[in-house]
Amino acid sequence: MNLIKELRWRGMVQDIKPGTEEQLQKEMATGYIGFDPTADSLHVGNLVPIMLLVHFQKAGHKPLALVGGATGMVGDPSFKAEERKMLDEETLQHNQRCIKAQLERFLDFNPSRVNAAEMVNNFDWFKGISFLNFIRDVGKHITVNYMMAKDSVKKRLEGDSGMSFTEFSYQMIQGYDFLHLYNAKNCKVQMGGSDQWGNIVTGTELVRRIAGGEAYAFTCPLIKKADGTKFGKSEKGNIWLDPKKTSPYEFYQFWLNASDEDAESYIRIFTFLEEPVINALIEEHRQDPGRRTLQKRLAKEVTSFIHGENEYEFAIKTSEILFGNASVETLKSLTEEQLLQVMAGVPQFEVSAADIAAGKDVVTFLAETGIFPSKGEARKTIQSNGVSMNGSKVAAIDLPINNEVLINGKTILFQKGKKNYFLVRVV
RNA sequence: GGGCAGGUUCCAGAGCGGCCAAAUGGGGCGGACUGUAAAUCCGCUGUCUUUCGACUUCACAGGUUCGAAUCCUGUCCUGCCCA
Repeated sequence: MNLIKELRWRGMVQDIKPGTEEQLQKEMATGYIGFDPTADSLHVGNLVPIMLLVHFQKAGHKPLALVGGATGMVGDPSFKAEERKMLDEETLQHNQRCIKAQLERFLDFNPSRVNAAEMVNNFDWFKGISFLNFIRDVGKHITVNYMMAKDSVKKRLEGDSGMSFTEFSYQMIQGYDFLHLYNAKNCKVQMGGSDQWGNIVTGTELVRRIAGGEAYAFTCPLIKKADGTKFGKSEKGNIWLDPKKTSPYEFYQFWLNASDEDAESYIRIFTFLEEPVINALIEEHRQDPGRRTLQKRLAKEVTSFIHGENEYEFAIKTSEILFGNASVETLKSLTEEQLLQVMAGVPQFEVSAADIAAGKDVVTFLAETGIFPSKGEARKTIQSNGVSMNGSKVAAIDLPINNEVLINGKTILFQKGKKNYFLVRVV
């Protein structure tokens, strides 16, 4: 299997160092991608590098996932407008552990495989290097002129917020990772998003100049949405891979809501479906885009891959109930257990039986439960016809919430706009 | 260290003694349309209050004034230029 060829038709190759394809055909290679420990979970934005590693391993190569314990302490300035806030060491360590646990689910780490995946943390080799040694042994080999010529750096130099020395050093730190892995693990390939190209090339330079070796690299284009907005965000913020942060239902919905144009590229990038299958799907979708065959399949594949079949099934069920023509009656027909199971992906709020019995107006109720951040916002949304309770619009801001509105005496289903559901449970 | 320009509500960016909770654009949220799309159009977008209105906000701390985001003093931070 020709990895590069495979990735090319999927639209996953942006920049590539000459010779990379040949090298990958020649023998089993070790390659790596770095992950930033900026949060305690990976999000869909990290899915591309994950897919790259999975493809890499499928093609018979050995993938390394590098968690940037050291680089995370510095912060990558590439194409960012401003320096990001530093995380303390404790948070970083926590994040690293979480990310490691997540990656282990997607790659095969079984040591009996010749090309078993491995996890490395650059903090392990940076912690023993002194600043003086670093600038002497590594810094010597790269000129500032070279570093400043990078687009990623230029942007910041031209901008009006400046760039600290810390950030400027980043590419050296990352470049050194490559050199280290080249020496320690015979790692010859680095992959990443195209915004990493500059940093990656610094690495191959260091390998060439210091180790006298040849290193290879390629990058994947950054995922952009057709409307130009940032990929990986929804109303609620980032779409995380951790089901506790983004429920499988919300995760499923994220993919289902992809635009027609985006779905065509996403299905190639985020699924492992074969080319003919994908072409057929795209063709089918174009015939009747309203049916959203592509989005449905995309959502199915990705949700199952990340969360498993079962969670996917529940996500489907939840979606059908919420967006199908389910009425209060359907909801009432469910037992409490069924309801909770189906609604598992919907944000839930609790309220005491006493509070309900006492009765409150909707506005106060929505603000107190936390569904809305303030009374003012709850009121405004209701007044602009944006809130539904148990499937029908809330018409008045003084609508009383009491025992009478409960479904089966236990729950209330609120809806903000069309897509945002909230389940209130009486406890 | 010196000179200059700045720090405004989520972001960009107006305002430069009262008409300022603060223009405009972007973003966000809601509505109509629709395919749980896209495009378009409409409304909202500091907190509390049904309304009137009250309260907190324009880097920070003081001060002048009946009254300050707007003037003065000091502090901190940023950019540019010079050393």
